[in-house]
This record gives sequence, structure tokens and C-alpha cells, in this order.
Amino acid sequence: MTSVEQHEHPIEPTINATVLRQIRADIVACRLTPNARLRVEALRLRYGVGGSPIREALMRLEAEGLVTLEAHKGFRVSPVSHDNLVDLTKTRGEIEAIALRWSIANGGVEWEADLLGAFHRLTHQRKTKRSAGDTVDPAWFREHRNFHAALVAACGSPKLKAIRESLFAQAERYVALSIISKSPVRNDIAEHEQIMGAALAHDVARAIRLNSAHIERTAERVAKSLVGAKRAFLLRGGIDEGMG
Amino acid sequence: MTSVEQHEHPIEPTINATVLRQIRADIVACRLTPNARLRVEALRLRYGVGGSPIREALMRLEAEGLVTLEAHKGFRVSPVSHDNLVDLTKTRGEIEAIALRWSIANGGVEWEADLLGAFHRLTHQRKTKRSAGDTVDPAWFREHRNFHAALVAACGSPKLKAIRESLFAQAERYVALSIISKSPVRNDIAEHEQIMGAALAHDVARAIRLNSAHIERTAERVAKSLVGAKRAFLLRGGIDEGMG
DNA sequence: TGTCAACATATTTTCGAAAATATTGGATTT
DNA sequence: AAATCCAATATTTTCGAAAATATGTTGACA
Repeated sequence: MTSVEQHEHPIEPTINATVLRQIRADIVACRLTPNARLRVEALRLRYGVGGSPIREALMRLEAEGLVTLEAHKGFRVSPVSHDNLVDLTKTRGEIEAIALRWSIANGGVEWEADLLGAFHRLTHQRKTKRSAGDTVDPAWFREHRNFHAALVAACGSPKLKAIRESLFAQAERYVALSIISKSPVRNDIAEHEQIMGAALAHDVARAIRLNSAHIERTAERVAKSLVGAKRAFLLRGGIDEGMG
Repeated sequence: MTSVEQHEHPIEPTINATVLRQIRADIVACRLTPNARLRVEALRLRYGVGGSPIREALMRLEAEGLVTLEAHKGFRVSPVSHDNLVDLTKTRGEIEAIALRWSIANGGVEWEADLLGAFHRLTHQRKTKRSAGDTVDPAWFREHRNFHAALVAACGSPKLKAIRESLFAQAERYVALSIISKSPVRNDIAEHEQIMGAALAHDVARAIRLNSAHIERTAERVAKSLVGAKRAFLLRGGIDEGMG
């Protein structure tokens, strides 16, 4: 370490923050499967850290809805269910509608430019990895997430944005689940382009309608593969630890 | 401990859960003032527990928006500001509107009965404690919270309900702040009755309009006393630890 | 065979102390 | 006097172990 680095603060993230992001990513990608028990000892080994930052991260994720906690019985990955998916889809549709309405009302040239940029990056990102045949490239998920964030970036409400982001992550988990169950992933560039077009044209009603349709269409496909995913997991022996 | 108790599970709450509720209540009531540092040692002494459950509770509250965390600098009570109040009010108005719309659509006789009961309890609860002159009775806060929860109880969406509850708690904190700054508290039984009347009449538009007006009217009063509250706190020497 | 208690194990939860990082205050130099 | 460095202190963060609770298993007994 040079003497310079002692004065610049490179803002080293805490173990806590690091492991929080890791666990969240693992849950959203279903590498930690729905309803699976989250034993501290197992997670300690998995992430190579002590028990305290693990528990603190899980506590945070419980508030976000990705983890459940029962007193004296520990943590679990939140279970999935058809009811939960329906609730999530409906709620997310309404929240995104508000955010989109406000964003279109407030958004200026800067917002429009960022949105076009996000769309461009999304369309030029391969959806499936060329190496692993049917798994979706994590980079595509990132660009997809960024595009939808760009749509509502100008809404002007940190609170609404945080709520939207939380619901988006929960929805992503269901998509990851449907991918695992070998459902073909549709290519919906046209859909995204239409939403963006309506937003840029300041056509609030149309943007909201298209966005809601986008959310619901995705949810329907996921719902269809949900029962299949459940069967697949049960056959693999995940009866107790598996999904609800 | 008798032999019977070993088989009945009285569900002892964990220290964690207990201290979480305590800290949340203290923050919402501004007994822990906005922007105040939350040192683990101080909280350890205040609540008489170890550091682990404290940190876990604070982590949970950070996700709820009542606490902020900066890496290696610890926790603080979330600061208050005019911008934050405006954001909170606008967002809460929209969220409650959705919940109210769904609740009116789904609600049956059971919901109506509970709502009438909640209103009755609210109106028969003294607002100010007879002992301490100008402090609001915590029991009134509870009934007020219950009444607004009863309005949206039939909305059918656990997710939306959780979001609404979180925003409601944040708004309550601002009200507590305005009370501390000696603002007179208005008696708004008539307002609550009108909202309930519209809901029971299944007049969605009117119920939403009245509810939003209720939220905004309260926020305006709070906003006026906000600058006064700030001055009061600063004079008391809370410059560094006080409010943002 | 089935039920229940008592023991043994596994796991969660909590504490106290160690390690890592930030902050403060004073001495030194420009 | 202002800025800078260094040491001392305070605080956060993390770990490892102890305490509390849940779960599983065995054996006695009806």
C-alpha cells in the first residue's frame, strides 16, 4: 500500500454489503432455490465469512421479501406460488404505471438519451450464452434491468423507485425459475421498442398499457412453466428443501 | 417450568424481534430523533441486549427506510427533509389509492363491519392524554393506524399492504415530529367518517379523492411545523446529532 | 404396534472479545 | 497561522464460542 492510498478513501465495501449482494443474486437467479432452508453454517462455508454478516444480510433480504424468517427456526428462501405471482404481477403493474407516468411528465432530453442508450445496449446484447446452450446470459439480465430502470429514471421519486426495484427483483426470480424448467425464452425486442416509443412520444396511456401488457405476458408464460418447474424440482429430491 | 409447557409452544419471541419493534417505535415516535447516530454501545445499554440483535434489527429497518447505513460509519436515524416529505406524501397517496380501489372492489360485509368497528374505536379514543397536556395518546395512534389499515384490509394484496404499511410508518414519524414542535393537533373525525362513508358506498373515486386530500392536508400542516421543529432542535444543542 | 418421555444431536440465537476502520487531538513543519 | 503527519482513542465490523431452542432417536411401557 502506497502512502497516497492512505489519504484517498477507496471505500472498501464491508463483508456484509458484499455477501448481501451475493445472496440476493443467488436467490434471484434461483441458485438458492425457493423455500430452501438457509442454514448459517452452510452459508458460512459457501461465502467464506462469519455468521454475523450472513444473518445481517438475511435480515435485510427478509424486509425485501426474498427471504422469510420464523422465530427459532431460521431463514428460508421465500417460497413461490401461483397466488404470489399473481399478486406480484398486479402490484408491479400498478407501481410501474405510476412511475412511468411521472417519468414521462418530468423527463427531459437527458432522460430520453439515456433511455435510447439503454435500449441500444439491450438490443446488442446476446440473450443466450454461446457456450452454455439454454442458459440466459447474466449480461442480458443486467441490460434488461437497466432498460426498465431507464424508463422510470426521471420519475423524481426515490421511494417509488426503490419499491419498483424491489418488485422487479422478485419478478426476475420467477423468470429465472421458468428458464430452469427449460421454458423457451421469447425474444421481445419489439415489445421493448414499442414501450420506449410511447414513452418518448409522451403518450402516457399507451406507454402504461404496453408496459402492463409486457409484465402480464411475461407472468403468464412464467405461470405456465411454474407447475412444470415444481415437478422437475420434486423429482430431483427437493421435496423438503425445494419449492412451496 | 411445568411439564405441560414443554409441549405447548408459547412462541417466545426472539430478542431480535423484540428490539426491532422497540427501535422502530422509538424512531417513529421521534424518541430517537431524525439523523441521530445509532451507536451500538448506546443502544446496547438502552435496550439491555447484545450487539448482534441490535445490528440485525437496524439492518431490517434500513430496508424499511427508517434507518440509513454508511459503510464503516455506522447507522443513523433517517434524516427528515421537505423533499422527503413531499416524495413520501405523493407516493403514499398513489399507493393508498390503489389499495383503496381494490379493497372497495373486493370488500364484503365482513370488511364493512370491521371498518365500522375500527371507526367506532377511533372516535371513542381520547386523542390527548389527560395527564400530559399536549402529548398525543399512543392508544390514539394505534386506533388511527388500525382505521386506515381497515380501509384497505380487503384489497387482497399482501405486497401492496406491506408497502402501504411501510409508507404509513414513515408518515407517522413526521406527524410525531410536528407534535414535538408544539403544533396543535387537529381533530379530524369528520374527515375519517367521510372517507369511510365513500368506501362503504363503493364510491371509489370519491373515497380516493378524500383519502388523498386527507394525506395531503396532514402533510401540509407537518411541513409548516417542520422548519420550526428544526429550529427547536438546533437550539437544544442537537446540531450534530440532530436533524438534517 | 403405537405412544410417550428422556436423552442426544443439530441449529438458531446471543454474547463478548478481537480485528479493521474511522475519528480526534497534538506536535511539527511550512 | 494553516496544513500535515502521527499517535491515541473511539467506533464499527467481524469472528468464535456459549446459551437457548428445536429436532431426531432410542427405549420403556401400555
